[in-house]
Amino acid sequence: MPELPDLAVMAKNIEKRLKDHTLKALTLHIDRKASVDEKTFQKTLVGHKVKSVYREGKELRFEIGKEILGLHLMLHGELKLVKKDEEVKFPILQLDFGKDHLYLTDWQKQAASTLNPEKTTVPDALEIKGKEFGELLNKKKSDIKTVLLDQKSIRGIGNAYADEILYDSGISPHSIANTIPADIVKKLWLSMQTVLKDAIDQITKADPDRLTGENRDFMKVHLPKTDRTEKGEAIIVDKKGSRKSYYVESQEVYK
DNA sequence: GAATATGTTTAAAT
DNA sequence: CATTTAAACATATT
Repeated sequence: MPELPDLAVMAKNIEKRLKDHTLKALTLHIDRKASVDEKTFQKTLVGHKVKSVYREGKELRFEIGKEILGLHLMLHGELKLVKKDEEVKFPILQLDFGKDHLYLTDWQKQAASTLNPEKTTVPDALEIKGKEFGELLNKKKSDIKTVLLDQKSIRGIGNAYADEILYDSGISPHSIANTIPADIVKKLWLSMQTVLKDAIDQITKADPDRLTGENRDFMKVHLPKTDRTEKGEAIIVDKKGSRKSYYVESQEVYK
């Protein structure tokens, strides 16, 4: 499941490949998670040019003509840019640009397509100001990790990066949001910016043309297959429901 | 082959 | 209303 940095790189690369290309045809293979039916998608989008592709929260957005197409990859969604007539598994939505076809695929059929997604006031993780972030945390008395993951509070952070950000800032995932001292909140905000931006840089470097999937090679603590960090700290794993947290003992718990 | 893990959103429950 | 829990998804991996 790609997260914010993966999506940011993907958006840039897809834009590079498809900007100013005209959408020739559109097929909605599975409409269960689509906001409108195939005909409506076709009527509003086909025949128009891709103006831009960008990331919004955990969504990818395609600006096509005067309309916006939002794609949410959910857990296992993938984008595949293939040659015409090339087969892909589990297609959800197919966008034809002449000889190139862009597919949204998902074996779990959860990836969602939205036409002209509603504007939201929820700040994006890379856009929120330090002050605003502090005010948000002051209002929350749940685990800091829950707040970071709550898309209604702040958009774009998933399970893996939440662990990485907390590790970087030295805060335990079990800390209660509104008990974290102001200077530590500041540090957390800084970690959030640097961890996400560094990840974007590293993915860009490692996979300059990446259009799909994810890259977690550089993660420091969210490591299901390892029990120690590079520094030799023991990685603690615990579960909340089916969601696992990875952290080390030195991460401070504020309660 | 049969359990199991997987992570996000949404709906339901507390 | 805020917060927590569970269901859904269907495959790859163990």
